[in-house]
Amino acid sequence: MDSMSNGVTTQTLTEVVADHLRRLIHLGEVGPGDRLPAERELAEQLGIARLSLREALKTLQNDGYVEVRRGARGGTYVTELEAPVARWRARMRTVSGEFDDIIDFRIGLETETARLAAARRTPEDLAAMRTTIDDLTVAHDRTAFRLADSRFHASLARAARSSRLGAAVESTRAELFNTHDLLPFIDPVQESVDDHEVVFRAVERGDVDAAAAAMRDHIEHTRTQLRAIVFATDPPSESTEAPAS
Amino acid sequence: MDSMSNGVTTQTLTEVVADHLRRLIHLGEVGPGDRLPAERELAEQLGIARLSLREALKTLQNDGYVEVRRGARGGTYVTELEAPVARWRARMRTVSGEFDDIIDFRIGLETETARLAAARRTPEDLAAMRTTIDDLTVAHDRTAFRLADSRFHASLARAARSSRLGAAVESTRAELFNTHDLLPFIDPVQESVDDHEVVFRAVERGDVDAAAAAMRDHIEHTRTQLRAIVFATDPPSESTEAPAS
DNA sequence: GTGCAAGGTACAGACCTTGTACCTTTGTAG
DNA sequence: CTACAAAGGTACAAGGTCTGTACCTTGCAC
Repeated sequence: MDSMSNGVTTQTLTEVVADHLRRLIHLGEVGPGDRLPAERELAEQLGIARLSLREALKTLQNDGYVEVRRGARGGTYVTELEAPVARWRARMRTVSGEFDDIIDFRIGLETETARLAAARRTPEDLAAMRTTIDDLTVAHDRTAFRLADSRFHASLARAARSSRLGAAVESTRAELFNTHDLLPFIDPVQESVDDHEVVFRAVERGDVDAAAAAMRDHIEHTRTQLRAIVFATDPPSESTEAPAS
Repeated sequence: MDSMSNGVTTQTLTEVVADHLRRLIHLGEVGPGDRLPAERELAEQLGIARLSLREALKTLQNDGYVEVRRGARGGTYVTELEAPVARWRARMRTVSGEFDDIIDFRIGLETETARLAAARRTPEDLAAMRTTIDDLTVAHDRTAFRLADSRFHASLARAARSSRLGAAVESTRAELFNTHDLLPFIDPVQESVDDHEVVFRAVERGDVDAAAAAMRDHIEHTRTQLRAIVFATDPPSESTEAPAS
């Protein structure tokens, strides 16, 4: 019985909380410059002791996800994420196969999600999806773009009426940085907006195969874009926003 | 920031260990009648204190997964699983949509796995899959059948070269009981063996679309079979093995 | 420079996990 | 039928984690 020989462990609360917050940042629920709720408040919302939260914030601080400032205007602020992005990029280049493994997994999850969404969507689902696509089109900065992108995929998952697919899609999205976190902000990539539109239209007319195919194409485009950035020989620009002039 | 309002918690070691062992049982790695390693030994293999393991075993005992006997021939033995099966069945009938949610998720994961396996399989992969199908054909009891079935899907995942898909497939399989746990053992359902054969042949000749379609059919068959049993108006027979005469 | 809204620190109690030591049960070899 | 050995059963003290509560420090705004 070799299957018994694996070690089992528990995570500490600190680790769980740090993962939870890191995930919110990766999903774009909170972005660079945003302030988290005050410690006492956040601790209560999460249902944990303040000390446990503080330790988690310490971890995120060390990893370069947040900065903590004291005083009346103090609080915990999300950084520009340069350090985490650099570490993530290094990891994707180092751990062989990791990058494609994540993308392959996303394709499996999201093509089936698109398929089910095309079969099950209601008019309300379509309206919700329409809204997220519009948001995407007018997104004027990284955070807005990433959030709208996340929301589109989430609304698709809701239309698919599959809680497990929805949860897995979200988890997997949290393992990637968006193109816009890896480079200075460029206009909402037209190709990406178009891809979403194509998926939406297939779902709208209930064409399951077309929806799945469109989603597959979309994620393959993402793979190409990301791969170019992750594996580029020159490091990505460290500048944070598009040049001022 | 409503996304902050979720409660976070840690599992105790006891819970983690109980889940781990339960999963091994669900996957058929250990089946009815099998004995687990002695407490001291198993605790060491898992890298935990004996007391923590004992508490986990207590949970499994209360849930009807194992029986603990003292003395020279003592040890922890896996039960016939009637109680867990009955509870699982009740849950599937009670929690609306749960059953189909699991099956939908499996379809997403396993069709993509089949697709990738067809594209990436090596001769060694094919040999490994062949072996598991042969085991399936000659399986003469529940445990053997379930284990061979698990191994087939695992070998497929290995051929697909996707660690995330493999892990997710395994997790999801652990959420279901096999047809053969729900009814007294019936001959290895010919339909099921045939389904595996069809998937295998598509993978063998590298036909990605056929592999995905065959896998989808296979899981839809499983859905139909399981649904009939889970939602039958009369409770499943409590007898453990086929009638003696 | 006072007020106040943050973060920073300290501490005791409850609970979890571990390592170690020893007790009890029970099949089986002699 | 007795003694041994292989199990599970129990007890306890030390160390770690999490919580609740209380109090200190910083620094913007008025």
